[in-house]
Amino acid sequence: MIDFEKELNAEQLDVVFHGDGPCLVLAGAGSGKTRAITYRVAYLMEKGVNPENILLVTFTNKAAGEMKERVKQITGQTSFLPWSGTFHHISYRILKQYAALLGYGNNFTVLDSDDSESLIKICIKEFRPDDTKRFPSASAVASVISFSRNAERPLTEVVEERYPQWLMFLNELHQIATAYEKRKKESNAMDFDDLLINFSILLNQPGVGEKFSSQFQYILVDEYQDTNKIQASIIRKLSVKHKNLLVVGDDAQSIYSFRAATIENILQFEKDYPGAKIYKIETNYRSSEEILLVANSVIENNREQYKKELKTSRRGEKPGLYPQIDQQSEGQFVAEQIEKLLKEGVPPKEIAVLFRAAYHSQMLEVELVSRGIDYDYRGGTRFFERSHIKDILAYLRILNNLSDTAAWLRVLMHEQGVGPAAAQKVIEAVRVLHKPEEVEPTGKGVLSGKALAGFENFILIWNKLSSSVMAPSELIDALVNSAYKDYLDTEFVDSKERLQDIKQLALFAENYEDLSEFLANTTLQESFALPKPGEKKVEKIVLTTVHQAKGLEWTAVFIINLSNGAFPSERSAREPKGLEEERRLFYVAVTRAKKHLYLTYPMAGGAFGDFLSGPSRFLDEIGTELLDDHSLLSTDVTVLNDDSAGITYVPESRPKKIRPGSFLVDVEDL
DNA sequence: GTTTCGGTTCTTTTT
DNA sequence: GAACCGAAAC
Repeated sequence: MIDFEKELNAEQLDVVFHGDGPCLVLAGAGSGKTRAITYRVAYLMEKGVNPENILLVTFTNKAAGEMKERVKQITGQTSFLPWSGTFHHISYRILKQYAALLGYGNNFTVLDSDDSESLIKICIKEFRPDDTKRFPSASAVASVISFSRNAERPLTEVVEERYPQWLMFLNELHQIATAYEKRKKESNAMDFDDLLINFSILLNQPGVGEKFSSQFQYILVDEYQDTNKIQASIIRKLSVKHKNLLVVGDDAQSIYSFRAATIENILQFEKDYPGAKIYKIETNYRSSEEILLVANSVIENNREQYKKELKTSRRGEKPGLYPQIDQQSEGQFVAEQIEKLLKEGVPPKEIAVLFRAAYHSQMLEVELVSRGIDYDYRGGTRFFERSHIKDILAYLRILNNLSDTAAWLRVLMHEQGVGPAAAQKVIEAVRVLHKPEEVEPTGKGVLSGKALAGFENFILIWNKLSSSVMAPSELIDALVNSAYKDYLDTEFVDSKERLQDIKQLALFAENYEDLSEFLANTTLQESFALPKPGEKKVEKIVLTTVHQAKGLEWTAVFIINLSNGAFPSERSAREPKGLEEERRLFYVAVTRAKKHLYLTYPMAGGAFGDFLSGPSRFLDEIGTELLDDHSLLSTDVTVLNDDSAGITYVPESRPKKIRPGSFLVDVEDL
């Protein structure tokens, strides 16, 4: 028997013991919402609900894994939750079973954003007007199309609102969007958005919707503030029968509006689910009061927000504000402080450095490496997105799905003598094929000269891979021993590391028999952590983007590069409601800290240029009495800006709320 | 018509 | 570092 009363507070207990019917849980940062959800699941299982009948939707697969682990510990049972994961993951699993109903083969490819862009690029070539110089880039076009689909709003509307500068290309954008849909379908491929949309469509099919809404007696959704319209409608369809839906969210932590997430889903919950019960869990178990005061004082500047104040009984030290001369000295400072914390006995895994964008960490990384401090990096190019990993996967993808245009393009362009034109010819000829042995004659038929020679090189590898049936890991091994290894050796100085990565991939692949499932999981798995062979799992400090820090906590947190243009990001701040989202992002960052919080920014030197952008406006929003301000300590320093500007800046004892550097550029002026 | 190469530019956030 | 562009080379 689980002693719930002992493990949970009154607010959490109400949620765990909630009877049947829909409910919305508003949970502040650090309030133990994960705890509440996991105990709720444990409670349901103790009550005799079959785990098969519980659907647990989380924001990342990692979160799902952690929750499963905790439920296991609490219940002491070995039975796991078969239906837990991200929306995309669950959608994939079910779509694979029913692919034929929607006109797909069940070996369909899941395209990641890179793949989507390469298909869109082809479509842009087809439809962009010849006489225009500046047409939106493939990634930009991809994001408009994606946003419109996720928000369930017409393309025209999205362009008008978010990208008015492209209104002149509206016709072309429509044509490109249509062509892109067609290409995906012909490639037997779905992008991330298709997974959601097709799942939603699938649930309209009488038999299917019925089956799953019957099966899922209890549905729990975490991070509900970051769901979009389609995700909400999927949940609505799945919960229609039993209506035992529990969603958990915090409107103050909504940071994915660029992916069309909308807090409307939270605001309208009572309307969508009449009779829904609302619970609030507000007691913070994570941070000291001093840290929460900083978080509260910034977030209260947002207009679109429920008024709410996080409360705690913990006392600690004031967060410190540490302006540094430039990015290099910022890196040095942070590294020094980390060394100090480590010396004081803070475990490495309890220390994290947070930043707005992946590339902001470069200077710090240099510094950490030179001091021999090991770190775990989260952000930027993920493992499965590294170019050599994608190369290897592309061969496997073709084997799995001969019409996978994006994979063909990648593989063919690697060969000497084959450029975009020749690749296109092969792709057109090959995509109607069904047997691997037809590839060679068909491809040769459309090529000549150098392109043909290049294609023959590809065929050498191809025949090796397709001659016998191999497991995913064997296929990867075969590739490592092929010409690809030579390619790595000649092209890259770090070919050894790249080869190591590929061996890692092979190791990961050993968990899979089914090729298409393996491939889908490489796309849907946002991260995976295998200790390197022979390497013991060491605890390391963490470097991460704020987005990836969501849901996590550390004893000591550094937020770096807090200058205008960097955080808030200049681009975001220009978007409608962008600044408010940046503020929520800052709020998320601050509330990750349990005891120690360090806020730093470089006074000079932006990411690329050498301008003084000034401290983040969010720093000015913090009451001066709330921070341990170290600005004055550096007044003896003279900062020389770049020569062309000819500005010499001498910090003086600063007036209230204005910090060194803040006189120059404001985000709104950029 | 195609491919390759060298120089330049620009980096948000993620399933 | 990788994506883009223009010009040279095939």
